[in-house]
Amino acid sequence: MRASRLFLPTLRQAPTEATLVSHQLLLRAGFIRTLTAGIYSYLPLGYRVLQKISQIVREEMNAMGAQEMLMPFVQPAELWRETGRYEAYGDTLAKFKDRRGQELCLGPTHEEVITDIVRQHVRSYRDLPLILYQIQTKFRDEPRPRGGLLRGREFLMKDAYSFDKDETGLGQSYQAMYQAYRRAFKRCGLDVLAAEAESGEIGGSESAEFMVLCDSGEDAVALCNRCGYVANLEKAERRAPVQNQSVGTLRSLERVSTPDQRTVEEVTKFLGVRPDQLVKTLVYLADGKPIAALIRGDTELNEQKLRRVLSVQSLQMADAETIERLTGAPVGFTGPVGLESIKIIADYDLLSMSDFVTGANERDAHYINVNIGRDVRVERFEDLRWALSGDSCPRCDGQLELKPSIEIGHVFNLGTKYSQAMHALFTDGHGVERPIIMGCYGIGISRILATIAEVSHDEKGLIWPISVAPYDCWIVNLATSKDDAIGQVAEYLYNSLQESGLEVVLDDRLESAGVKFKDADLIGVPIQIVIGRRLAETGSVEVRLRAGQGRWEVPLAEIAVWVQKKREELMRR
RNA sequence: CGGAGAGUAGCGCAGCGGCAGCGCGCACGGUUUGGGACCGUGAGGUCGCCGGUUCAAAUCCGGCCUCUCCGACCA
Repeated sequence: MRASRLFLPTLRQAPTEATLVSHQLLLRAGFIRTLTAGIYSYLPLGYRVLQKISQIVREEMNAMGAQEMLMPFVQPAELWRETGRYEAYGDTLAKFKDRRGQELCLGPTHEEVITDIVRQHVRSYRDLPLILYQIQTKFRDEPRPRGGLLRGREFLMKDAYSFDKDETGLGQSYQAMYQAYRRAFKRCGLDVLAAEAESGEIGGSESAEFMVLCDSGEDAVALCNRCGYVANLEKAERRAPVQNQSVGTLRSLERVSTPDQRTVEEVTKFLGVRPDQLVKTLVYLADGKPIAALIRGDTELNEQKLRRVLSVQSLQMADAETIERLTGAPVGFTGPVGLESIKIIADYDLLSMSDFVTGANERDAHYINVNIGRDVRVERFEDLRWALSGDSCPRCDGQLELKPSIEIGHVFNLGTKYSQAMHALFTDGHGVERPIIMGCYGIGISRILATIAEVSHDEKGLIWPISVAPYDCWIVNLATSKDDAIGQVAEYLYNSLQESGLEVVLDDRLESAGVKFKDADLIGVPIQIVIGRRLAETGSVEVRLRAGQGRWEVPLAEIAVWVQKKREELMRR
């Protein structure tokens, strides 16, 4: 492709709306354009990258036996009502009606559609296992799209679904997919961590999120500094502490007046203590039964953890009325002292706390110098709060560190949630009808594009790994005219590189040298060839790698072979 | 949805009751060509939209729309 004909609207200054580097650079380099919030067009360069990423993912999916198909973007509400998600998905599901009044929605994911297809045609265990996938646009009307392509409302995703007759089969499908993901991300040039994750509503099974460490990431992973433990923030566990018995002299329990002081901030400020000297008492209804959870004042309770610890289906915070009825005091003054009627579970942190502050179960009053055992009867100590940097690793004696990251893929077991709701049944070898066991596997294709831009750039612009780069090679032709000697060499070089199978751009624009260099660096094609006055001086052209490692003077006669070899080398990294 | 900010030329911005501006980009002519060159000429506007106040509104007032940031949310 000639740069003079390429649709390449580069920008010297990024639009103010873009705050993330990836967003700014993709806009500036002419890869994408904004249509409206969270919705983008891919211009020729951006689309080439998208296709490269798609192709890598496609090859890895096909290699592990998954079959590609394409499902509709528009789906009937009817199907979503079968699983109850038409309402459960909330406003994130974009709904509309057609001219006849039929209710439709834009697909945010495709479990319902795929399950509908499979239930119609899969009847026997002989038809299983089956893995189907598609690469398709999704739409989720997020309450607040942000970060450019990193979190759009419309995005390109690879979603795969596995169908198995038993848990063993599911485990095999899951493992095969897990390995395929590792290979695909590596080929895209990304360093990826597989983080343990919550497995959704149907518990007991595995789930992993594939994360790229990145400061601008919206998610976070907990990493152990000793062993290989990696978990997403929601899942990250802590090791049970050794109980701290050697507590010194305890001060005596005292009730203090705290008029109108309800929040941790208000109470600690009023009493002149730190938030970590206060214990929050949170009252929940677990499958309808009240329970009190105790956590340190400066930490947050993780409801998933509490739910797992209690082994309950539903968990919700008790409303103000219930709290008042159970504790005898309004919200803000709840405490564990004398709370005999409710089961009390405490976070591990409480084991090492003494003489702390709690509510007094009485309006406008708190206790100080509260102590476990003497004043509070705790049934169990558990890991209840969100992990923090410095927490102990659950697998070894190392420490966890929280790091921001971007989720680019997720593999998890669906179990029989959809097959049961939608009657996707098969007959097993004993003639018994069973729901098909499903798995679901997603990769954010457009998010990978943005992630690579986010983690692979410098002050000059983008730096593409050659496996996903829009082109292999960018020729910076400094000739002023096509007709002079240098211009003719550039034409010759352009043709011979193309003939050897390389994807190459010749910058033949009548721009100054500075503009051509700046654009080449901004766009970030990995191999740059400069044809200028040195050609006349030495008979060779200059080759550079955009990533910065190395510069070579290569004789004209050897250049095509040389670039081929360099491309192979870069591809292997 | 709560809080904050913004909307003026393709991009970045100034102007804040009285002629619609600047830098970059764009077009044309000329001089340039190893890191966003220079000179000259020119084109380009529903000042987000609707209404109000005023002799006069980009500017003041009201409503709406859109975008961004922080938070809530994110199978």
